[in-house]
Amino acid sequence: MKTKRLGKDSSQVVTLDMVAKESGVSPSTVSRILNGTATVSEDKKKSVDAAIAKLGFVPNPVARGLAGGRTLSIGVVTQALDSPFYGAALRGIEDELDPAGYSPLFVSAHWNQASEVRCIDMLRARRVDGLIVLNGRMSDQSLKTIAKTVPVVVTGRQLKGPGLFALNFDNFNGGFQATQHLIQLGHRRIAFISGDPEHPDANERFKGYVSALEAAHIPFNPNLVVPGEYHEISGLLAVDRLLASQQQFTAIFAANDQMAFGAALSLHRHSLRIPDDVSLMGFDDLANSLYCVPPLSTIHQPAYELGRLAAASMLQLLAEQKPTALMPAPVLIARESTRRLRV
Amino acid sequence: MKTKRLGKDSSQVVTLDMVAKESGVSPSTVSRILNGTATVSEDKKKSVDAAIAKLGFVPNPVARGLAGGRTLSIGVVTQALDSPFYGAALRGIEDELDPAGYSPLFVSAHWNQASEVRCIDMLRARRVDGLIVLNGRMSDQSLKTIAKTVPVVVTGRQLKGPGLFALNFDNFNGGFQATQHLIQLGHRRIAFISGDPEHPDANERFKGYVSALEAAHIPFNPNLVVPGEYHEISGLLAVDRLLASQQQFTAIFAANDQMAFGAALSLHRHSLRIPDDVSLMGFDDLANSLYCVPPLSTIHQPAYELGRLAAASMLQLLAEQKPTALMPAPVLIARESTRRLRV
DNA sequence: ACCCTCTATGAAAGCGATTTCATCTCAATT
DNA sequence: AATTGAGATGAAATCGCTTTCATAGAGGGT
Repeated sequence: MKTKRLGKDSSQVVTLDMVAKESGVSPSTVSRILNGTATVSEDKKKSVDAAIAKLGFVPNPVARGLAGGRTLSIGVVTQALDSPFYGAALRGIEDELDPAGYSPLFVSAHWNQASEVRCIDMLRARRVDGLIVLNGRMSDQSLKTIAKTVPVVVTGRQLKGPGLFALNFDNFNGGFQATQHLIQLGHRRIAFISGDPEHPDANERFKGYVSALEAAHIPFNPNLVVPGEYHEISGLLAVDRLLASQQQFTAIFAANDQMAFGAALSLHRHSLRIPDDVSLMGFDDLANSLYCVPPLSTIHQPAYELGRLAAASMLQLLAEQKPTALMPAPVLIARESTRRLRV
Repeated sequence: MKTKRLGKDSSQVVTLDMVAKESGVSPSTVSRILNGTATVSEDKKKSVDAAIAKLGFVPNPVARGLAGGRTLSIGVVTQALDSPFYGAALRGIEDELDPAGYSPLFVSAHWNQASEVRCIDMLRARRVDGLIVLNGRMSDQSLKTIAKTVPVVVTGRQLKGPGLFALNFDNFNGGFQATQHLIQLGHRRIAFISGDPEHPDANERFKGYVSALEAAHIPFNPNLVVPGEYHEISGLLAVDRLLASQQQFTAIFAANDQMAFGAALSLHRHSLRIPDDVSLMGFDDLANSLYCVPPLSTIHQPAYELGRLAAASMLQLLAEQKPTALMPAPVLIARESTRRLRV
């Protein structure tokens, strides 16, 4: 085990004290200039700036974190780092945080409540300045409690409280629009592949589906609803089951794009063409949805925007401002997987 | 701006000193027990452990980082957080690092050299204990220099040096296998959609393609090679161009899956069926490739494994061991987008 | 018994900033 | 002219932990 303190390279590391010496002022003054915490005379500022430039000084965030209590890092709890949906959101967060000098600390909780708690504990132990929770499984109450000690932005639910801001996407409306789209194309036997019932958003989408049927006076047929789990394979299996059940249908609405992909494959395997034999509708508008065959009609969910908005709101929270961001409304994207029902 | 030092909640925060008091030993001893840096008598250890449990003490990584020079965080430079390929790799890194108590710090460089340098500077400023660079654009020399101050694991190139370990995937062989597969199916007019020539891996795949043709005594036809940029749209445009050029071909090998998806869409738009009219081969084996229509034949690149191996090697480097990990060889995955050429 | 080498332990000095507190200066008020 | 107050600055404490350094016992050999 090598000694740390000698540091063959630590000779290179410039500290605030060295800057202070170089410019002939006290460390306090350098710190004040760095942080703008107090007014400093113009000439001192100039000489300090010069020293900083000359020595190439970069403040040590670790020391800053310890002394100032601010680490300039934001914990981001996601459910799956490699999900296409979250990927876009994370990019949005990164893009927004970076110019502000904050770094995101991503962890994935794998849709698991216990693991989510562990992640959050870890992030708090690392003294993150804020917490962004993407579609967590935690109770509202726990979040509120956490928000007492560190600002929290959460997506996928409605929630208010001090130091807490929620961004919610109107999944109900999205589900409604998707179904309505199919209805307007003349479909009446519309199957629904539901998402994991533990996701509130999956339920909302389902409610939107039911509500749109009602609005069109189409009787709801529970046999046309098959459970899925938001993954491709579950979409595939759902359609297999649906076909095996001999239920008649002319369109499928999958509660997310990933399941729609699986559904498409199952239809393909059964020699059913999209959209000629069956119209297929997804939800999310993943990057791929544009490039599958045929391109998928879906509800656009602005994942990247969501990330940016969440991060921007966090920045506002940190600046003690009241975030005002609002999620964009769901937008229907009609591509080629849906078509008018042949008469 | 609120004061940090009072901390309405800091009353809750348990420090090492409190543990020391509670168990009647000195802070040094607690630290030694925590880190296993020295032998401590059994009974003291016991009473300290009890105190830790009782108070619910969690060491502050920020303070640790400052005092010990170890932050227990690993900087990971990726090119695009939301790329399906990198997503899987990041998950692998996270899964491997987590049990060891290390946290990854992900940043994306967007395939841009300047931004990559910025990212690395930022990570080093944050005093990461190690650096994993996924397919960077930096010069080998810069990496070697960086490796002098902090251990580095890099993927996508061959490189050796103190504190430096490289994991390289055999892209040449992958390209060779892919092409060979098509040749074995009877194809002789095989188009190639190349990747960004700035990616060394794209070039290797191309070389593999050329080499496989040679091995089968099929003359290389430059008109069958169209440039792409690793994105879906570039694959689509490439096929558009290929078709417009009137070149005859019965199979396409795209240098990555994303371009293959675009290619598939273009073929679909031109009413060409896969694999009946054209066989299509990708590279990477993204999660989606299994669920596109038809499922894509491709070369499996173990992104998740890559992440795990990179992280494991980093851990070894940190433990002053010599990493020995080796990338698995490319494996051909024959699905339904390729078939024997009809005679 | 005596001296010497280990081993376990505590006291104290950092790590590199921030922040409080105390000064000092200088202009404004009465 | 004397008092007060505001603004600029430095000294020193602090953040929570690690590590060096010094010391007190505990064995071990002769």
